[in-house]
Amino acid sequence: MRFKSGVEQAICILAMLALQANEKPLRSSLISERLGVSDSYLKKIMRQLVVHGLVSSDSGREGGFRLAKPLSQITLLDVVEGIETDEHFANVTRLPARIFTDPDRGIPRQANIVDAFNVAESAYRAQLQQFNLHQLLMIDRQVDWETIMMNGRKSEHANG
Amino acid sequence: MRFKSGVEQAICILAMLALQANEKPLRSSLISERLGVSDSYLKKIMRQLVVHGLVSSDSGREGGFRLAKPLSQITLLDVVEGIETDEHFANVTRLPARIFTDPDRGIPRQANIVDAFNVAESAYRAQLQQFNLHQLLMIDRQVDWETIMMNGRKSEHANG
DNA sequence: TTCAAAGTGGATAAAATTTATCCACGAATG
DNA sequence: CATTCGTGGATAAATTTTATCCACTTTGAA
Repeated sequence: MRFKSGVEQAICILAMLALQANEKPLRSSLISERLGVSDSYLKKIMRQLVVHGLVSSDSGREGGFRLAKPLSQITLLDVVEGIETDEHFANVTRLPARIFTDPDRGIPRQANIVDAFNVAESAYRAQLQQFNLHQLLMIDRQVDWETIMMNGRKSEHANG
Repeated sequence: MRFKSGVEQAICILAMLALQANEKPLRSSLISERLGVSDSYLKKIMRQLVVHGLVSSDSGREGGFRLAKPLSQITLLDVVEGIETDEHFANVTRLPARIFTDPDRGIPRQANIVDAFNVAESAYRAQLQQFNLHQLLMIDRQVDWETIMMNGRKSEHANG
């Protein structure tokens, strides 16, 4: 049981947005190029972050993505819930009903099990909520990604 | 992010073993038949439970599987750790290193993030450890699975 | 001692999920 | 009013999960 890779990607994206100077929106193509994924895929990730209120998007010529709130107000729980879609770790199938059918008398309390897993999961989420990205990432500088990417392209030319 | 189906299967198997009267070992073929999976697959699940000390196995003519300890001493954490092999939910790739390479100065504290996830995960495990299968399953009877399966086969014949 | 019934383990196939892409459409701003 | 960006559906590629087959070993009762 592991997180989707989207969780890590999202954290990287949020870090990129936080590093960007002057609240200047980042174009999706710039981010997707930096992450090495297709632009349309990147946009799907961004969409989830927008829907969950972590990122704001501006259409139009000077548009792009910006942080919707400071990193200090974005918790690990926000990120995980933004990316991970499954409601709960525990998934209940009809297996117990099939196995413990007659002539046994009823299924051994499967509801309790599900509840117990959910209790533990709540503890997990509560902990994740304690950590915000500001304290974890400790970003202490600003950059202009547009410039960085341009320089990157230039040195590629020089090498090739 | 969901549990493997093996977690649910394992709980059902443990319930079957706990229901079995007189500590009489359950043959693997009986369990696999009841679960509706191949015998060799069932044995792989059993193997994990044996290795993790939840179940004991006896070879030989009168052999089979039994609980290694009472349900009250088996926690949800035991089951999850027996089945789920991944060490941690968070998986770290080389993505941050690729994205935040020069001309930025270093990667924004990814170690902190991993640690934070692990802290939360510890809280999760601690909670799971609070629940034992005795209190959750509330099994208050004993059966003989051999007999149950035989009757099942008889009534199938009657129906078909 | 031998044979059948049981567990173990490797190679591999089937199914499901995750990851990702392509492309068409809609919305906003200069 | 065209350009640049965001949205979303269909779908393909890759990976992981789930499961099977089969060969082998161990055990224990006859």
